[in-house]
Amino acid sequence: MKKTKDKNTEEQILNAAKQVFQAKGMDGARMQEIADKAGINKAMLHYYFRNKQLLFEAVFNNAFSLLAPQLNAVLNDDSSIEEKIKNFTANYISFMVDHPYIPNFIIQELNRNPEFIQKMKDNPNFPNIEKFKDQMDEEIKKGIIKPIGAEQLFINIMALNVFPFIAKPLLKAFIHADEAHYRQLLEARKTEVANFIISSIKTT
Amino acid sequence: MKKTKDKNTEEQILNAAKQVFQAKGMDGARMQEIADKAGINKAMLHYYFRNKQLLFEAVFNNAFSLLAPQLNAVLNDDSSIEEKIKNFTANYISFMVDHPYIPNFIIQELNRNPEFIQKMKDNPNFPNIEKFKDQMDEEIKKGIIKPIGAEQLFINIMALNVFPFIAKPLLKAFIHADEAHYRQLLEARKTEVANFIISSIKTT
DNA sequence: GTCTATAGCCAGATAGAC
DNA sequence: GTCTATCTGGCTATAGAC
Repeated sequence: MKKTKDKNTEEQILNAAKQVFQAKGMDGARMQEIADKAGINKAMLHYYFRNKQLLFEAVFNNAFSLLAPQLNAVLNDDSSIEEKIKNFTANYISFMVDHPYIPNFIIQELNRNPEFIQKMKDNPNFPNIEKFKDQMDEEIKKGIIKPIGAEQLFINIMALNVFPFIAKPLLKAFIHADEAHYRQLLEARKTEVANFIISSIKTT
Repeated sequence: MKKTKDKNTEEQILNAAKQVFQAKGMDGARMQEIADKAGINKAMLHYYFRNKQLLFEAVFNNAFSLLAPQLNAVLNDDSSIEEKIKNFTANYISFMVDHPYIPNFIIQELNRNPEFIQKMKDNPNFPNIEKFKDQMDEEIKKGIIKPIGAEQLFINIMALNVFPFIAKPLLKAFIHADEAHYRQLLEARKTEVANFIISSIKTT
């Protein structure tokens, strides 16, 4: 008899907090703004999440839990390296259109709060690169792809897919692109990035 | 007779402010911490820079003025595209070792304060991509490199070089690398990244 | 130019009624 | 569970002596 609107309010808070924290960061976010967006008052935030830090951590874990499966898709399915790169590139860019702030948010807060690294590793969905490494070794041995370190390739894949979203304002300025033009470039990258990577690593 | 320790103090402040702002961001930075690092008191910060916002802008412009020439090196010298990629990759990674926070700082604050984009464009060193575009068109026409949009290639070059520094904590966690191992990977990238790009775009 | 002291504000957190 | 009112601390910024 006590949890009538309970779950609903909690979700409204988390949703509002997500927006504010991801736009302003931990330090720039204001509890008042979160409360306003959630349609409640500050006291309720503390009632549900005790303090700002814990609310922030809830948002962080939520965000990471959305991102992690995207990465596992590259690392742990059964298709070939080439297929993985194609699928990941297309899917990740679509994912980013829906959740544009997530990677920047995670990277940013990880740079500021090194203690979050452990929290992230404790997440049950934390990606594991081992299978990807083994698969690379195998395909290199078979002569399907050129010799390249699995770690370097993984970094390259992440960089080419994630960076254009994180550095969007900077890149837009450099190439004198307006919003529409930049969107067009990102859309093209759904296939261009995969081709770029595959051209580089595939044996002919 | 009045500017005895003047210049010196101003530089000490800027240097301290650089450290604190780049580590904590505009919102997380504390004037007290900057004063402590500079070996003076808070009142002096206001005496020299009037307020936090103006001090921050001074640091931002300083940072951008260091980064911009690195980019102009890719865009506006006279060597071939291949040479530019090689030189930029090697030089940029060396630059990053000396100034590890700069790109993240710029990208972060640009995401938060869209009005800084104009300030950045007003910087006399602001990179111009036009020459790079023309050169690409020419080399593609000559059959030296495969057809690829200049903008996409520029994004790729930036992504492969910058992202490993910005996302360092995240990538370190994913690939289970300690500090030494990660440094080794970055060192290897001074040549690996250039090879990766060139393999992808060069006609054989 | 440099300091100490303090004004003034604003944000996170809590008390307590309903 | 939800609200209003308030406490408390910390931060930017300024006043004013030296």
